Amino acid sequence: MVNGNATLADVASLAGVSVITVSRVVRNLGPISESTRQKVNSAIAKLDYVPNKAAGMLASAESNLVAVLLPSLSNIVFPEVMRGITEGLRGTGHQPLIGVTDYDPKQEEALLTSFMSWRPVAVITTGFEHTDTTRRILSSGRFRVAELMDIDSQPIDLAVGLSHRSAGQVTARHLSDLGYRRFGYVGHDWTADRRARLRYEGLVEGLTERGLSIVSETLSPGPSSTQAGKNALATLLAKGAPPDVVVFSNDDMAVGGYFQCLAAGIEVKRDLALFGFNGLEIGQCMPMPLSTLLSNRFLIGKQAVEVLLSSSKRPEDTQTIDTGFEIIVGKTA
Amino acid sequence: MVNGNATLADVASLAGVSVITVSRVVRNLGPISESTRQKVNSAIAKLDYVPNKAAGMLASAESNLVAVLLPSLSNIVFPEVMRGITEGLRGTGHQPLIGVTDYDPKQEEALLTSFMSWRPVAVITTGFEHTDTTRRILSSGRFRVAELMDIDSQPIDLAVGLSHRSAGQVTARHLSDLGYRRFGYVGHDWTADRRARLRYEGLVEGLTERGLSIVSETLSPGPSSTQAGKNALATLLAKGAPPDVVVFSNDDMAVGGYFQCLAAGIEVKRDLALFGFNGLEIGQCMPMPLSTLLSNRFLIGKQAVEVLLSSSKRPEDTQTIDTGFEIIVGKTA
DNA sequence: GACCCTTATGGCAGCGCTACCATAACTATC
DNA sequence: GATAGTTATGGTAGCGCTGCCATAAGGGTC
Repeated sequence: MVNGNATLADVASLAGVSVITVSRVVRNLGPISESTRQKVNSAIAKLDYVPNKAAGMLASAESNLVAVLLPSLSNIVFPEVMRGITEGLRGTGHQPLIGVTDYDPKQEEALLTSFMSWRPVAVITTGFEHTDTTRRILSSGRFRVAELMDIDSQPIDLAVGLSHRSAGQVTARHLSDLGYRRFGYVGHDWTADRRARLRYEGLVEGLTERGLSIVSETLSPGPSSTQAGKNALATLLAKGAPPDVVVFSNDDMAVGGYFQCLAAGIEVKRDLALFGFNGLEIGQCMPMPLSTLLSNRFLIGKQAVEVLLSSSKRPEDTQTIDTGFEIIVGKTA
Repeated sequence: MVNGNATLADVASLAGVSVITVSRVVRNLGPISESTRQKVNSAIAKLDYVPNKAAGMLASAESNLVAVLLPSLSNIVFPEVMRGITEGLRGTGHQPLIGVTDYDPKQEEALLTSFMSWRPVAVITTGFEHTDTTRRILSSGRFRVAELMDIDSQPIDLAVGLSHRSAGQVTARHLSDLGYRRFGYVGHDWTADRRARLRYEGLVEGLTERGLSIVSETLSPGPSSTQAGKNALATLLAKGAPPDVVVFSNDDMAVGGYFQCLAAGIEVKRDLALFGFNGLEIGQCMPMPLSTLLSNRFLIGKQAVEVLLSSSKRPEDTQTIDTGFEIIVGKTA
């Protein structure tokens, strides 16, 4: 029955063995005879014994916690990364401790500081933009650190993601190969989302290589969303200097752009081509599948966990894992 | 400097006070003179002291953890609930401990069992479908329990959500008031998503009231998705017995249905009306905003936390909070 | 000056568990 | 039959913190 709170000692005295033997049975450690194992297990069942992690953690000085700092839950990309993290953690006995930073380095610092009290074995965070304090804590070397999504800078310990600069360049080359010449850009707030800016910079570099440039652009304040993409494309088109292709900061924005074209009677691709980033499901379900770049969000989370848990000590050298990206040709460009 | 691991005792000896005084400064408890507070704080800073939650939890026998069991992270609805939970937790000093059940009661039981080792002050879970063991643990009374999303059954402690049966009925009445007579239904796997089934049952009841019924339906196996909605609508329409309106199990599915109509040249509303459930952003951005029912996911999470934390003891009586729903008229029905 | 109240501080036990070291009963080896 | 290696078990000392109870100093009151 579920009573107060049985302890190891209670189980031990009921089973007629010592506490340490019970502890060994619970943790499946060392040699235990079949008969004592059974006595102990039946005592555990009878008392509804539940181990106390706080006590175990204090005594062994090691936790099974992995701190995860995500910028947002509103953007489906991060829940997908989280799915990968959860999948990587499955069966390892580790628990994620999740915090949402709202893209704010100060908030990240506050969460990290509070997470430190849990003595996590690893910290997973996003991007390379941290406060000095955050950086100092992450550099302490007492736990593994992964910085996800982006591999365009030098990580503290491990980076897993893709080169957003290179993604921008590839986008430029791909679209210029398809014959597009007048490029528009529709984006969202860069101050919070550095990776969107890196893709933009890569795009400009790639265009410059081909002697091309962006003829018109609109930046929507605030986070990316379908609505923001829809409105921002309308704004862009109202400006004049019509482009023949618009690159969006991501698929959410691009789907909004597609809706705007439908609503305004613009024939997509013939009149105006659209290109996104991420390869979300929604874009691929549209009557014209969105032309975009696939990022591997799930894989990023999963790989990060696998590497972090492979060794509890930080290696001498930092490591960067490129999960890559892939052009989805689609039908909108 | 970030050194090994300073303890309260280290701080105390550097500051020239007792450990308990340092503990009080850290926890901001009891009367402390300004001068000792400063001495202690500077010692904390010098040693980079970080409290050890495991030790604190063990000594005080109380945690600041809230266990959260979500069915999925792929469906944006649950990250939105999670946002509400996070928001409700902000500033309370509580930490969420998140687990993903994949809609599987066995998985829920396994996660809950492991979470019990952390002695959470509250457990937040989804729906009323639990294994016997889960139910027994949740009924122990040692912590608060919230069952989210659904209020169509008797909760263990607290239920926060909406009546899905009633949502289905309201949908039926609304659409019949609009003049629709031939109802189609497109849904996803019911065994995992009991709430979708409740809405369906409510829909049928509401139609029966008006002497109407469902003339054609398609259930897609597996979870809901835009792609599934698109395919399932195509299947439904290929069957013959064409409906004049199709009710979808949720907005994801309905957006897929909308895309199918666009692709197949079906004029939405004139030829075929569409109705969803949830009121997701994406549906409202479409050239024709989706006609649907708004559920308040964020609010469900936030309210649940607020009630749970208002009292650490479970009240005598169970409580049910109806966060309601609202018809979004839209343009697709 | 005996009394009480307030403000500030400390001593000590113990939360439930695990690490470390021991011990005891066997079997195997020469 | 003495030594060594297995297998199975136990004793004890903490891990770092907080709860409880005490204590001491200062000031006001009669």
